[in-house]
Amino acid sequence: MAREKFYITTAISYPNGSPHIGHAYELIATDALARFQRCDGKDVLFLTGTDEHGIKMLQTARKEGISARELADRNTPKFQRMAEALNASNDDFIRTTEDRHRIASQAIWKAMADRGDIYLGSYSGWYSVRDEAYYGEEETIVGEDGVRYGPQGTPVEWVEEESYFFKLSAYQDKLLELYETNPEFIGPTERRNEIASFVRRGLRDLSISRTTFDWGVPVPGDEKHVMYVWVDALTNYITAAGYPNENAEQWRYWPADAHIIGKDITRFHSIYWPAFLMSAGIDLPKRIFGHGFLFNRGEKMSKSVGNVIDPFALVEHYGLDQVRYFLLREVPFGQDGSYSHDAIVNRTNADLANDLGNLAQRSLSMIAKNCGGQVPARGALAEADEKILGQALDALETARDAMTRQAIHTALAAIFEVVAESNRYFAGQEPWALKKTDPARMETVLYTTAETIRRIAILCQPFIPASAAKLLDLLAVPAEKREFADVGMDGALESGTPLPPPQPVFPRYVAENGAAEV
RNA sequence: GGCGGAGUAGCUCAGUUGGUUAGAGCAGCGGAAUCAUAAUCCGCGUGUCGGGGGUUCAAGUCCCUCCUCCGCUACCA
Repeated sequence: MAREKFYITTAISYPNGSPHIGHAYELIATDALARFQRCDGKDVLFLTGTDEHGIKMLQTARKEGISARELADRNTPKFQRMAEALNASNDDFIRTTEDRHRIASQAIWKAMADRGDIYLGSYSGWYSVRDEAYYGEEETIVGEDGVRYGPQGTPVEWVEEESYFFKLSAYQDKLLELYETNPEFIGPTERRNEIASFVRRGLRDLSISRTTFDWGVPVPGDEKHVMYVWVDALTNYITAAGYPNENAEQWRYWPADAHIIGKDITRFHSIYWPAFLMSAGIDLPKRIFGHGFLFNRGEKMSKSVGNVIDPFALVEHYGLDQVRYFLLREVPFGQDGSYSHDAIVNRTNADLANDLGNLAQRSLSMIAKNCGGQVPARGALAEADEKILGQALDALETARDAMTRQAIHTALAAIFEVVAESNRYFAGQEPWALKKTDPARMETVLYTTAETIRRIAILCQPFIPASAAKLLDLLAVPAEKREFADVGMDGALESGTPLPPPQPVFPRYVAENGAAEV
């Protein structure tokens, strides 16, 4: 029987600078969503990558005296290294400068042209000769000298150039119908309302080519044009699925189950992208989810303010799974969130070190000392034992439901509620007292605790993969028995299995004397 | 200006279709325990549920209005 497929993507990052915490956040969240489905037995394709074309790449490169290609070649590896540093499980990393992507972009262009949705017209706008770039009216400002300036501070003039247009206006009704008949298409809901009201207001045809620069995918049949960067960028999602070769092995992944993006680019993904796909006769993705932004102590991060967080430094300082856990648990996914040193220390110490880490340590060290370093003997289970084990199983259902809606924080809350309950169970059963009065019962309590930890650790894998793996190693759980299908009694620990010596999994964060906050 | 969202304990937030004394986590205070990473467990919150008005036997939960914040969007100068 073929496994159910699941295709999920991040937005592709624009590598005209170094990766920042926002890139890291999106990648970590998408990774958790991807890993969750993998643990649940699905055949997953998880894609991330870089969007290397466009005028801004050219401008940045020029400033640094190098070519756009050189800039991309220098910066994209930073994003690839970040993915590794974050333990992202992406199956592919696409660069829009790759051949496979040029082929796909030109193919979707031709498909849209064949449909009669592309026509040659002229594009007019505020053009900066110095920047060699067009700007929207809203990006320009009239100075006190009466001259209009672009965002780079250079004078702009009104000019017209030849441009291909996409008949976006023809898709207004179809898009509204899409949002209407498929309310899950855009999430969270607030975003859907905004998009729908924007579309309802009326769509204008979209200029989709440029002739003023050549850093992009050439328009097939008219190579003095390059494609507008969004046509090129959005197409990456089908490039990785093998488009235009619909016989490609990975084409089975399309349509994508979810595009995870920042809320600022919701419009491109929920208006342009489905319109392009409808035009080209390609199935639509099932869901676009716009997450929120991360603020530094409530303040927007910006390079000029100097409060931008470097993801590498953050991971180095607090530990990878601590950072992953904090971001996924603390911030309701879809809403803006705030990052601060105190918040991450409080959250990770309380949940990871004190609750989960200590639960493992206190139970496993008792097992090591009193049960010969083996999984303890499981006697008849008492009601309290059944209850805590059942709760761990229930958490899987809650998490499944939450993850379907990208409610990552809700899933984690459910899992860690079991951790808290396990500590109450352990304290209530007092195995250290049973040691003297009823050793057999003590073993059953320790067994139940270890088994609960096993279930919790399996559920934690998508979020804190390395730490969850350590926990499972401490319980001697075989690598092939770590899927959600193994959470129940069928996969339960077997009494007598030798266990390695217990080791702390989550170090407590202790402020170094005078340590600088990251 | 239009549309949408939000304003609930010190902090972050839950609060179903209106219905018993408004909840959780964190922080704080007190106690217990000692298996454990000074971790854990138990107990402790009279908060004008943004202000005002209204509907109702009953409103955080519906209606009106005002204030503040945020997002999308349209403009004016």
